[in-house]
Amino acid sequence: MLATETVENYLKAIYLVQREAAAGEAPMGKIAAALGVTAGTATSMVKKLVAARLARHERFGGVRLTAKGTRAALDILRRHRLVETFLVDTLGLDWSVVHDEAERLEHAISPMVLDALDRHLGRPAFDPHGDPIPRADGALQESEAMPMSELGAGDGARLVRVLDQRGDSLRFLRASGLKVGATLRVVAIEPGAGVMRIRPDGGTVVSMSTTAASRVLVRPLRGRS
Amino acid sequence: MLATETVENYLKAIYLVQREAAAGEAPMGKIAAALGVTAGTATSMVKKLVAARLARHERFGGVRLTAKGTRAALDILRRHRLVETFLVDTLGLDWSVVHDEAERLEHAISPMVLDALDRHLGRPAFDPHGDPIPRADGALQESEAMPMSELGAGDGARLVRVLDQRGDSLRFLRASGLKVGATLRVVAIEPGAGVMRIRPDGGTVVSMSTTAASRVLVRPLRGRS
DNA sequence: TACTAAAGTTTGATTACTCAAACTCATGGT
DNA sequence: ACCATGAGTTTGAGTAATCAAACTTTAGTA
Ligand SMILES: [Mn+2]
Ligand SMILES: [Mn+2]
Ligand SMILES: [Mn+2]
Ligand SMILES: [Mn+2]
Repeated sequence: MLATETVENYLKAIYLVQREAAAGEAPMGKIAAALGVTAGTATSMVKKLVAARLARHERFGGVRLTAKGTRAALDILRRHRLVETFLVDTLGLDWSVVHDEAERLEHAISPMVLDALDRHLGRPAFDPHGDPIPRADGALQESEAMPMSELGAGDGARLVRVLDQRGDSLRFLRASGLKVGATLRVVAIEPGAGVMRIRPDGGTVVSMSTTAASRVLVRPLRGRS
Repeated sequence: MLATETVENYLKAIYLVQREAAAGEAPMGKIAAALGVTAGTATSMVKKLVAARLARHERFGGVRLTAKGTRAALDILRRHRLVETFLVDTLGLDWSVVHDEAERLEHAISPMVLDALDRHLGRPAFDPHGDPIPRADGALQESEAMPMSELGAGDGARLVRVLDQRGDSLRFLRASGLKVGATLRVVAIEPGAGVMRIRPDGGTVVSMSTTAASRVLVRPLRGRS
């Protein structure tokens, strides 16, 4: 742990914002919002990251992690996702609560504990939300998937990942039978209302906004209905 | 977590020093030493604990936890010892390394995770070192035991607890076959050299200083050799 | 092109924790 | 009774992280 807990949180936040952003650069405001701090605070912390060669940044521009910063971010992400997997698989907690728990635990896991955890869990490749777990060497393979919102009426698909970490979203999905690995079918789409109707295999039809559906990633099934 | 991580560390340290001390009061210097800070730092932190009604203290006197402070300390101790138990029983780490790991993890464990951990471990009463684990309601029952240094030559006993958390002490004990639950016999005592010779059941004789032996707690066996 | 709104930065202050060093108190040995 | 020594306290300063509010820049819009 060369970095302080705060620095670790900044690195992870910048990494994730950067992945999302078009230009591959993280806007300062997004970083601040992700961390729940003011823009001024984020600006001064980023200066420290730049001084530590973890990020690059020029005045009024975006923030970009260096190779060193990216490596550190992936290491934190690995700890976060392995902890989430442990909390669900070993301790039996619900997938809607583990994100916040992991947000604190990720900073207290030493390399030794991390490796023991990884072995205990059988070296998993994905966390409970379908997020890929970076390997110890920093390798990260994103799974091939498309937003559920891009499916057409009648299409079948397998749910492979949920990007939204908000507890109520995850509780809604679980209650609907929409968990990672489940297969489902699009019953109908109402573009005017911005709503799609989904039927999970062996469940009842549920309505979701296309916005919410765009944060659920699926892999289409070859079989047509 | 009403308290900060630092405050949690102070509460636990004061609790343990207080248990050790004769007068039931923790001297400021011992607290500082236990936490690795200067006496001045400890003095000012104790002022904060007093302001928060977690401890009582008068100038140049000892420190004593209030009921509220004791309750908080026991809660932290519970987290610490359950985490140690998890690291040994579930992850298979050696008992000589888990103390330091738990020192950090104890602050990141929420009540929900703690309870899930407790259930997963089968609600253990003792940690890997034989230290009693406080119950969720704060109840703590010390086990009946005496220092191994008080045994006489020829006495048999069962090892029930190791007070010393130092890594090399624990590694020595494990390498000698002296683990919690093991039975042993005192082969000889050399008061002049301050050394006792111990034979663990099914092991070979080892020599230990009486000082080291006084930190190993045992329960005598009724059978004589 | 000129102006304004949004985004980002700077400044000055605050809280939490820490140390070094100067200082004060308690006490036990002569 | 004295007072040296060790234990404890206070003071002044520094680091890390944060906010509010004043300020600057950028990038549209008009
Ligand atoms: Mn975090
Ligand atoms: Mn996740
Ligand atoms: Mn601790
Ligand atoms: Mn222990």
